[in-house]
Amino acid sequence: MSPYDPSAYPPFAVTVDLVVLTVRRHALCALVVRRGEPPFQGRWALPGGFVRADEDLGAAAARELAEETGLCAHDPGDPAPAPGAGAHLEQLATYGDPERDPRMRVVSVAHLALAPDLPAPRPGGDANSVRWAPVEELLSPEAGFGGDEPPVPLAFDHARILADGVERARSKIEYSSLATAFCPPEFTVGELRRVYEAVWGVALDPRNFHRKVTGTPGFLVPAGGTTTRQGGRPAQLFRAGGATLLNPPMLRPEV
Amino acid sequence: MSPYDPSAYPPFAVTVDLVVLTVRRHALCALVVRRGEPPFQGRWALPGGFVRADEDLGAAAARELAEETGLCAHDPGDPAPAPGAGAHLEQLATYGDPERDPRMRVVSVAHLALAPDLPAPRPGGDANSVRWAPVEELLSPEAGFGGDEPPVPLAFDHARILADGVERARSKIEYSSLATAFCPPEFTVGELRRVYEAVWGVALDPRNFHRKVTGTPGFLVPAGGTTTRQGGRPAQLFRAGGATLLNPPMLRPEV
DNA sequence: TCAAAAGTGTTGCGATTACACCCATGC
DNA sequence: GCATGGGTGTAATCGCAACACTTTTGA
Repeated sequence: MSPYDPSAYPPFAVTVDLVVLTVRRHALCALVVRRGEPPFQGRWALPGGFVRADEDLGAAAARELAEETGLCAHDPGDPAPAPGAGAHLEQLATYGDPERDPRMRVVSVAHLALAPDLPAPRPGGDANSVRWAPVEELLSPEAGFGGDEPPVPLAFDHARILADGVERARSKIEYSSLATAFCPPEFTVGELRRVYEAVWGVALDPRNFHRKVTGTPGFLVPAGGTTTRQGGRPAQLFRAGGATLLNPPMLRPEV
Repeated sequence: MSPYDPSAYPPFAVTVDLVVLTVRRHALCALVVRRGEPPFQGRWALPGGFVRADEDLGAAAARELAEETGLCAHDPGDPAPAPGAGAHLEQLATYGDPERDPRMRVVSVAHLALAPDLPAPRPGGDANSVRWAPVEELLSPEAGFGGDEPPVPLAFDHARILADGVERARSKIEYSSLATAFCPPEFTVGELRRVYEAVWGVALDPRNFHRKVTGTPGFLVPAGGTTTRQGGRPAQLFRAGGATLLNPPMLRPEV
């Protein structure tokens, strides 16, 4: 095969799709957008778009994330993260079934983003076409899709991609400090615990959880103040420490 | 953007590259091929090739693996694995830096394959252009590259891909039964231990290792016989059990 | 007989669990 | 006062590291 002959290899379209997760009202939620055109017109789908001609895959994902949420992606390998509200962003997996898009051959490089609960709606998107939906409803449509939404599955193979992203997040918070990516810059131990409980769908012992996270060097650093925004006794505020790997890991209770 | 207009999105070439690992002579080794044409002519590279127009990504990786090694890939999700010598095959990550191939825009979906030590050289490849090389030499060229090889780095970004694949293998044998993919169909506990020692580059206590693996339900099932091929007292032969996840995991000693 | 590899028993230690219990605030 | 969530103390238990020790072969 001549390496310079474009006809010697088949051309592909390459896209990035985003699994953007957050924790809202004690539930793990994903960002979905309503499709305005065929195929799957009117159905919900993961945000995404084409990779540009001279754009790296991670840069394309960060650009799509900023367009949809206004978040600045924080690449874990980047020594100087962008200013402003940050989100964790990492490559998830690549999906290239020849039949996955009926229009043409599309290979999609899915990325996983973890974001804190955003108080304001996303800028640059109108409320009818983008929303946070609990992943449980997105992955089990028969469970109901909120009040006013019909229980239809996600477009394309996005249910599979979302399931893979959720599974990645569930396992990764076990052995890394990634759960702090779901929290605001300053947070309490209780708020961090509620993140674990929402992502795993289990209840954790608050006392043992507190000892575990405060006793792991580099996981949390005191921010200095306290807050009563959760009610009860004032809780210390913490910031995420420098450690990325948790050793020993946080143990996920048996099913 | 009109979804049907080919000029609306840039065309990419999509390839699969393979990180094929095995354990030979107590060292973790990777399969590399010598490039016969520019760019990087004469340099070693990971095996790989273009994805065909109607081929799934995993199928392309399995095809390339069979072409290079004669191994039948065993997709972990496949309920009826192909007959013959099997190898574990899974997607690793996707590399799409615009500058990674000087000829054109190439997105490469790297896959990781784990194979037992193959007694015969690979069929369909001549010995001068394909070889097993210790990953330590491939990733640290100054350490020497065997007797007759100059210490040159791998072509393209393949050193990075190889490092990612090695890291995936090292962490995955911690919490899964994947180490058995490096062993022949029937193997002893000592042989399995030497796999862990080679992949991690550490020494493990034979007594505690034995208790650990034989005490984990579903990890190993007795094959019935014994062997003295490692010398010393005859050792029981085992086959890989059905379990894929190890809980609690095998603990990797501190560096 | 000796070296080498396979196994078993035992002890101490560190981490996790499942609690009892106290603390500080808003209402 | 009382409910609510925050935080500390403690004892039972589990799993692992670090050995001593026995078994079974080949040379």
